[in-house]
Amino acid sequence: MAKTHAFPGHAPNPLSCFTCQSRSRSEWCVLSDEDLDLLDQAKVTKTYRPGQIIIAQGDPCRGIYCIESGTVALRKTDAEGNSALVRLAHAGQTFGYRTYFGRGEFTSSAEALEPCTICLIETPSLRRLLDHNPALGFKFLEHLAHDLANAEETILQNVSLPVRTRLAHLLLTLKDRYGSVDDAGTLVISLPMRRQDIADLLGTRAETIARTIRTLEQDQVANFSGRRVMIPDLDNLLDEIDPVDH
Amino acid sequence: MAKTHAFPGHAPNPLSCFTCQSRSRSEWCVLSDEDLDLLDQAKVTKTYRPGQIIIAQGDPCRGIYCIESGTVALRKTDAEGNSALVRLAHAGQTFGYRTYFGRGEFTSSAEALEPCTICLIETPSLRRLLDHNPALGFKFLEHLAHDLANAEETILQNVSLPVRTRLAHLLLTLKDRYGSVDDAGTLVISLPMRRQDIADLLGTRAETIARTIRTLEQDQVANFSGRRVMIPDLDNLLDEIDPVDH
DNA sequence: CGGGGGTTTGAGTCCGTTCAAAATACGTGG
DNA sequence: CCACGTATTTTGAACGGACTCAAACCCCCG
Repeated sequence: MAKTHAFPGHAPNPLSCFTCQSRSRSEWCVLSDEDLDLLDQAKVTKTYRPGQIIIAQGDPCRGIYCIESGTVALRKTDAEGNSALVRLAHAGQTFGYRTYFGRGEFTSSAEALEPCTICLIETPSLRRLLDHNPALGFKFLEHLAHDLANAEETILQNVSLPVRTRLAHLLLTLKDRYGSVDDAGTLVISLPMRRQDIADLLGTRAETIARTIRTLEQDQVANFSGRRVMIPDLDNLLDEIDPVDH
Repeated sequence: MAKTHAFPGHAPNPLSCFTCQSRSRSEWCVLSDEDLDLLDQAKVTKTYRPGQIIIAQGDPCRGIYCIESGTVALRKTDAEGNSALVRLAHAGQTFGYRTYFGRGEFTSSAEALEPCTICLIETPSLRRLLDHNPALGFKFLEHLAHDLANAEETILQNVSLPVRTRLAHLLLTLKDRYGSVDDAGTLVISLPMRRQDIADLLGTRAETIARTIRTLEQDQVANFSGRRVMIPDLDNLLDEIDPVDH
């Protein structure tokens, strides 16, 4: 059954959905043991290296993807090569449901930013699960509703906030997942992406990101070295978003 | 049962969902006669005048709204008063489902652009319908998926296309619903909104819209007089979107 | 006829872009 | 471990599209 030479490779020890750490945080948490068994049987697990394309814009929809581990960038590109990074998807999250429920082909591509292990639940099994379990559909409804809310928020912020504020916003959201505090009490964030990706995410250019980073450093808000960001005082960053009058 | 002095007013002759012209185009087309009866009983119909607020940002979710007739603008505003017109909703379409399925309060406001007749299907009835009829949930899934695709498209276009091209795009989408062809074969579009709304929709300012309109007139692409737009040759407008090399 | 919202116009400015080049990090093979 | 080629990041200088602020203009309605 396994295509041993397939690339990207099948995971050597495909994890069980039953023991999957991410399940409680995902849509699949509503499944019964019986349905979970079906999911476990049906899923196709693969691994991807950083930079690898998981799905390309224009690909037909094969099902829904579930991230076992790693970070995935969902990117939309137009004819002229302009691209916008639409969303980051992290371990425990799913992607591809937008296309699945929209009944079209992928309108954005998915790329592994870190080494990833990703399960694909193919259309036939998925349909059976959805028919079996109405709550699953509602989970996806909720998820799509939140995604749409975020997208609308992004639209508004892109036109109303300067790049510097948007960058501060991004750092703040990334800190939850990629941040830690060192001995000196300084917040350290390991960015999961390059400058160009940050630019795509904020709707601007890599050069502008570099410049904005410099002004942030000059103003003692944060220190960047490569993909590491050091933030000695979180309050300074918060002030970027909601300037306090002194 | 009817609050006779309520304002906005109840429609004098509430229309039946059975005879509703818009139903075939809406999510409700999947309902059985039995469920349709439930919908018909449960719905609360009101009329709104142009400019009237149907729901305000921050309002709690009461259910899902269905537009009998008229056009509704869904608008998102931030603390500083910047606003983005997120979507237009037309006769036969629903709105409020984003908030309903997202389980929060409204993150955008809904405003009648034209005289509107709108039905509200309140949460309890809605829940019963959704439980009864899985296909209805899938309809909303499809709808949300399309909305999200549009939102992502908007994000990309806002950063990659100039205002002029975005305006051309808008005219092209409005022509289907608000356009007609006069004796001389000229396409005439009656815009359902003011300049400020167009600006909000395109993520720019009213002044910029005025200036862009002027350049479009100078280049013989379209003629604006108030809310009427005359387009003698549609090809010119299409060239704006996809410039053809001559 | 006198508001008053909406629209248009003007002038000046700024934020972000573009293009180009230099500097730096990164991975790979010798 | 170093050298080399490539990709990424940073910096600079000039430009430009859209914004801001402010005033004039229109048109509709009372």
